[in-house]
Amino acid sequence: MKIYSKFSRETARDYALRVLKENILSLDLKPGTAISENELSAELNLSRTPVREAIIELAKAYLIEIYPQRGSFVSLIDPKMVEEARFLRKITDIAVIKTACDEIDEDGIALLEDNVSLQEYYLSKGMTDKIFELDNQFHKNIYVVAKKDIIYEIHSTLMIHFDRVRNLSVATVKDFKVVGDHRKMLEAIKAGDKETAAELVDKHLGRYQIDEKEIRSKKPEYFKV
Amino acid sequence: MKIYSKFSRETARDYALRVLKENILSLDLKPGTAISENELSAELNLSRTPVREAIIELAKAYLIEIYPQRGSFVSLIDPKMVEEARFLRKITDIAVIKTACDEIDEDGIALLEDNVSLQEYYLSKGMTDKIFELDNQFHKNIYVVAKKDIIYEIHSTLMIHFDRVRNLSVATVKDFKVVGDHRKMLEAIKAGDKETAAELVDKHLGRYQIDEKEIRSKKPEYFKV
DNA sequence: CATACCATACTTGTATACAAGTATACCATG
DNA sequence: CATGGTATACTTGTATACAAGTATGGTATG
Repeated sequence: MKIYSKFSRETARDYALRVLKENILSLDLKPGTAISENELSAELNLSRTPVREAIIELAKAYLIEIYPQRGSFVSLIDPKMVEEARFLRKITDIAVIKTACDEIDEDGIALLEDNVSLQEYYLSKGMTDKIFELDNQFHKNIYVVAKKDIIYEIHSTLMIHFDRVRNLSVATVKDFKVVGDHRKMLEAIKAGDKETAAELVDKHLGRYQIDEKEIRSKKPEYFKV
Repeated sequence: MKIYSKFSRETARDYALRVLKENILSLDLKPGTAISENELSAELNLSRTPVREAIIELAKAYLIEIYPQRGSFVSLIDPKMVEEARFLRKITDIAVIKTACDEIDEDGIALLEDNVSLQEYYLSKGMTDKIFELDNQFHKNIYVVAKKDIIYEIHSTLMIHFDRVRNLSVATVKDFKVVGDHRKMLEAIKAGDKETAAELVDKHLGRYQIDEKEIRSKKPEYFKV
């Protein structure tokens, strides 16, 4: 488990939450790992209270399982959870990008254009590590343009189920294809072309195909069933 | 605020959460009302800890706003939140009922059939107060049939934004229309007719039209903007 | 009277103490 | 050796104490 340093203005609870989410997503906390409130609070130099509050929040999203008086554990990969997260992301992304086609204005175009241009720049310079965060930001910005940013936030924790399995996949997506997708999405939004935008999202998400059998054969101990 | 009694097996935190959610939904806790951790824990005969944990969870869903060192308050009705909840419910319900058309089996049919039959029975006897809970159960069961029950649960707290505004509407929906909708949905699912099922959901949700202006003119102090 | 100050009584955030249940290792007993 | 009981060291759940910031009302001062 990686210990990040606490931001000065960050509350203890938010700090504990951030550390846990990052570690679960990156699999530095492996599925099944025991998490002790006492141990973690010692590592983070906090008391049990904020650590416990963070753990409870992640348990609500099924990322941690709490067994009272026995212990808390990083949830094993549950194919049903992964499927529900994937399903939810797909239908929501599609509906939101269609809404963005209606709601887009000059400010929204500027927001998305700046992002995609940066992606294209970093891609041309081979700085592909920068693209990951811009990718996330681009998707979030579409929700912002569609005035559905609360939905993005509410879903974000749940999507960790999907994203940590993606992180286990060997087959990484080619960055240039992703950036190209984003450019096409932006153009479709600018043109108000809902159907094309929706198709692009569908194809885009299809790139993150996860080969469950392969991952499972490598790391069977990570899986619930 | 109404104080319910605690179930014996219920944890203190779940109890506090249940009481708060019920009261916010029913508007027995009016938008804007101050909620003191100390006061509430005294009323519920609990310590601050479980009450605080419940408040934090509702704050995550924007149903309570916490201002550190100042106080916590039941969130005012925020039209943006209501719209996001309505939007999310619509797109999810539609996608899920389509999936239910594919996933339905004998057990699923029995589950839904029992529910709708009961609704029809209570309607014929004029016991319309029984229908409310069956209505909720019917929708949940569609998610269960489609194997998307986690999504239902994750969304349920957010839907309080939508539902408490519905509870403010004078224009109550005619029960028989709702029950009729459910019967038609069930038949569409049994027939595997996705498009009809989706249209029915759309029309069904359309019955819960909320006249924001009217509610706002009656209770302007409940609204954020 | 108006204003600045300050004590006070709140608020939530964090830390710690205690309660109650569980798993385990060890030891006594058959 | 096998088995059952038990002390022990954990775990999370709940209660309480303390820290730090905020709003308010009263009071002294100009």
